[in-house]
Parts: sequence; C-alpha cells; structure tokens
Amino acid sequence: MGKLIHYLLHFGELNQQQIDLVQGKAKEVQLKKDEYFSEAGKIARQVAFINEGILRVCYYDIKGEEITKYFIDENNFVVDLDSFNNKIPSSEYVQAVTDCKLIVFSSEDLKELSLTIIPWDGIISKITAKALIEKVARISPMLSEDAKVRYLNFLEKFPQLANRIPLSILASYLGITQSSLSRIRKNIR
Amino acid sequence: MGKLIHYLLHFGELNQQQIDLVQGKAKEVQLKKDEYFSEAGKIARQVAFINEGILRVCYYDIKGEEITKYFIDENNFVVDLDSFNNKIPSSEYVQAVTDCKLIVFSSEDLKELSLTIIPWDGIISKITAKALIEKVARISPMLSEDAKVRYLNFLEKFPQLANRIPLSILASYLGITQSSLSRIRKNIR
DNA sequence: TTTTCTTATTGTCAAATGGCAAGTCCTTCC
DNA sequence: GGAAGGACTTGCCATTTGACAATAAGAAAA
Repeated sequence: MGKLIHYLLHFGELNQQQIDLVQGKAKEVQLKKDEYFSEAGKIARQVAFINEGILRVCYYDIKGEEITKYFIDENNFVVDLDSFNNKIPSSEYVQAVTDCKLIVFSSEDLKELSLTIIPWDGIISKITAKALIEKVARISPMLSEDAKVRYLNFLEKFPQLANRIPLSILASYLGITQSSLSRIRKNIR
Repeated sequence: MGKLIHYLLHFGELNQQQIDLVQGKAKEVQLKKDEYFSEAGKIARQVAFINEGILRVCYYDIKGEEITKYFIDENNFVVDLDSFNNKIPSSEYVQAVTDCKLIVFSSEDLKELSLTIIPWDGIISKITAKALIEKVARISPMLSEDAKVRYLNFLEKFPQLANRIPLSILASYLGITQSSLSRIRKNIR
C-alpha cells in the first residue's frame, strides 16, 4: 500500500487524514497470470494500481487477430480510460501476464475521494496525462523503427518478460508475426 | 471564437460570465503554412485551439531523419503537453502544414482561468484525456497494419492533405520511405 | 514415463519495403 | 523563355517480413 501513497504524493500533497481516506477505499486484489482485470464489451468500473506484476491491454482486430496494444508494469495505474470515463463498453481486454498484486478502486470510490479530498482531481488528472503521454511516447517511435530495434527496446524495458510470455503475444505487440520474431531472436544470439 | 466555446461546453458547463473570462484571455493568432507554433529545445508556453487549418508534430530521430508523429486538425487543442506541464524543453516541433487560425492561451492565462473558473480544471482534464486517448487509438493500430492500409486510413482522415503536403512528410508519418509511398500511390490508382 | 497439446523454430517461396541513383516533372526565380 | 532547384517517380537489387507448412521443443496431463 505504501507504494501507492508514495506514488500519489509525487503528484500532489495529501495530509494524513486524506491518506487514510484513500487507504480506506483501497481494495487489495490478486490476479493470477492470464486472468482478466477487465474485458471487452463490458464497462470498466474499476481502476487498479499495480503493486506487483505486469498486465497487458489487448484486442481483436478486423481479421480476428489478437493484438497486444501495450504492457503496463508496476507502479502504474491501469484502466480502460475511455470505457471508465464515458461509461461505454470497453473495446479491449486487460489481462495479467504475470501474477499480479493490485490495489483496486471502483468508480464510486473515486467519486467519493474526488468529493472529499480537495487536491484529488488535480492529482488524478496529472497522473492521467503522464500515463497517456508515456504511451504515446512509447508507441509512436515504433512506427519508424524496424522490428529488430523494436524488439531490443522491448527487451530493455521489460527484460523479465521476454522469456515468460508466449511469443505470439510479444509478436503482436511488435507488429510482426511470430515466425519473424523467432528469426529476429535467432539473429541476435 | 464561437467554435472554441462550443467545444469547451461539450466538456462542462460555463455561464456567460465565465465564457467572457475565457474570451478575455483568448488571443487570435494566424500561422502561415510551414511556420512553427513551438520548437524543440524551447519550453512550450502556449496552448492553441485550432480554429482553421492543420498542424503537425514532428521531431528528428537518432539518424537525423525528420519524423512526423501526427497531424492535428481543427477543433482540437495543440500543445507539447510534456513540455508545457513540466516546464521542460520540448523534444518536438509543432508546425503549420496549412495556413492556420489559432486561439492561443499562455500558461499564465490558463493558470488564471483555473483560479477563477471553478469547473475549468475539470474541463481541461477531460479534454486532455480525450485528446491523448485519441492519439493512442490512432497510432496504436498502425503498427499491425501494412503501409497501404495506413495510407488509405490517412486519406480517409485527412483527404484534403494528401496532395498538399510533401510526400516526405507523409511518408515519415506512415513509417515508410518516400519511394515506397510513391509506389503505393501508383499501385492504388 | 508416456502421451498429448501447446509453443517455438525452421524451410521455402512470395510480397513488401529499403537504399541508392537516375530520370522526370513542376515550380520558382532570373 | 531558360536555368536552377526541389519534389516525385521509377529502376535495380538487397533485405525484411509474411504466409504456409512441417518439424522440433517444451510443458502439461495421463
């Protein structure tokens, strides 16, 4: 729980009473590898802070191929923001790629925190902006890199993942086929 | 100016007095094709609402190649958010690709609006989230599409641009070389 | 251990894309 | 109009990647 508070304090000030309010709402949830945190078609009603583990956001494209949009690791919030904010059915899945320990807030929890903690909205909006800016910054350059470079960058960012998730998932994240990724791997050794 | 107010009201309520406050801060600025709205290395101190025209965000990659990250068209805000929010030097350029009519706010303007208009921060944070979600939604699928599909999607989104900007700019946005784009074009005719 | 299933690698060939350079077209400027 | 410069196209060939299929390797189940 300390991790979450520490993270929040990075974006604004909270006194002890406010911290207690946050902790009062926080629910610790464990997610086993491969379990879903939220699913396409349903409205996302929870936000999670990742204490331990890594999740991924994925969807199925027109051809029915499963595409991994990105991975999210600990010390970040995860949510399908479009679904959560606008109460519309989600278009993507959020799935644990390793066992995870999450701290979960429902939308009602957050609404109450927003009403009782003055700086709350400011903190959340800073966190939101930061998270989205990071996503753009990560994905955007990938378009102009070749697959090998994209793979190497992935290795740098998620060294622990490379050999623990199916190649097919990683390949879809990198925008190539599984066979191509396998060849790139061989090429690097 | 009406466009801006109309846009803002989409994200929250403002009474006439508050609208007047916003309009009091707004500065109309014209930008000629190819002029810069903000530049890499400098801290972004302004936000613009695009009344007319299209801008692009671009940077130079490690190899010195100019890469266009994305285009932004009218009825959107444009700013290097990371630079603007955190007062750090920008890593990218924002340039007009057509003549533009902008409504510009300085960071001081926005701070004052934030202090005098209660719902202002909420409106801004909704707009920020929406804009960034859209960027992710636009860029992310491009990785798993081939260049031809990416080009066709661009044509659909910016039909008026295709023949009015240099091929090199468009190619860098699509993540391919100018020659490849030229061949794709021929192929489509 | 053996079986079974999933995941990863590899082979073959085709298609897409890049790199480079030459040529063409178009605009601008003199 | 002619010259110069920039932008676009095209040719040639190498490399990357995809599609498909067979095999190998590894993990889970019996």
